[in-house]
Amino acid sequence: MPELPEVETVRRGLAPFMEGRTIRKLTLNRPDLRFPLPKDFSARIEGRKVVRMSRRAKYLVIMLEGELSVIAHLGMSGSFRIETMAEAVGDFHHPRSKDAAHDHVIFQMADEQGGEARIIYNDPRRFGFMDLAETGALDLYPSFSALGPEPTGNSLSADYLAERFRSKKSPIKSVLLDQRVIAGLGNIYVCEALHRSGIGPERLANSLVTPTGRAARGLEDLTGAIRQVIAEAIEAGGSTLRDHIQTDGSLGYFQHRFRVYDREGEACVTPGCGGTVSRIVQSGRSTFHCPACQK
DNA sequence: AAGTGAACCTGAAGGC
DNA sequence: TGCCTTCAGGTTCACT
Repeated sequence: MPELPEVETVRRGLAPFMEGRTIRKLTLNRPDLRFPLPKDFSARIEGRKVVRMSRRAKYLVIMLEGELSVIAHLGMSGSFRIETMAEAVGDFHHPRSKDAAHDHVIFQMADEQGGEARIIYNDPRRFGFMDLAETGALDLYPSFSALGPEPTGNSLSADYLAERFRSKKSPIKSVLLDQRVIAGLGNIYVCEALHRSGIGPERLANSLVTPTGRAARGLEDLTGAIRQVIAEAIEAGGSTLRDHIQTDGSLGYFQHRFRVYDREGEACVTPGCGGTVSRIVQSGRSTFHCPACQK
């Protein structure tokens, strides 16, 4: 499920239950997710205190004492939930799978007063993974080393995108999904950002760059739309798809603000547009857009 | 070199 | 009801 806003929401939800607390016990209910879990995973992290919860693109980073970090990716269907001794207190992004059969990894946390909480990783499809890396060398971690800038940071600019788009003659939709260009966007937020900036998903990326390599008209709008949609989604607690009611009533309501994603056949919400949202397939994935106002 | 498609895996939803 | 097909928020690897 998770694109950047969802992972950031998970990070914020877990932080109060992990930061400053000690991993008392790590339970592995199977030896692998998408990849084998780290060798001696439990032995290497049990007894260590969590220094800080961080995030890079769609990866969660749990920084531990002793310069060791757990890197976690939620794949398509991964989620964390928190249980205290008393009751479940939160369900962080997780639309499906209440099914304990897919509880694969359990962190048992202890605070200084002896309070306990269980942080449970559930992932039916097992496209997620966990790994260990030295905290000081995270930038060299294979999945991190080639990542582009975060859409929330200062390094994302129209000029930067112009430089990256210049040589790309593939559809803008595919280029925005490339984590080496921008890190953290996924299918939903790419569709939404393109709609907000009035750019058709099939337009070639290099058409947004002038012959001299400058940002063409529209690229500035796209840059702003990316920043805006990501910021709004984080503020809304991400998006929760195909879910019933949020039991805790608090997390993930950005799906109500989708303008095109999963709205095939519905009227375009752009003022005065009058178009109809359409679904096409690009590189094997659904793209939702309005052919009337996205050019 | 770059771009597309298949593969990884399970479950939900829709068609007949 | 049951069976079959399609689809799902991601990433990587193997092909043109």
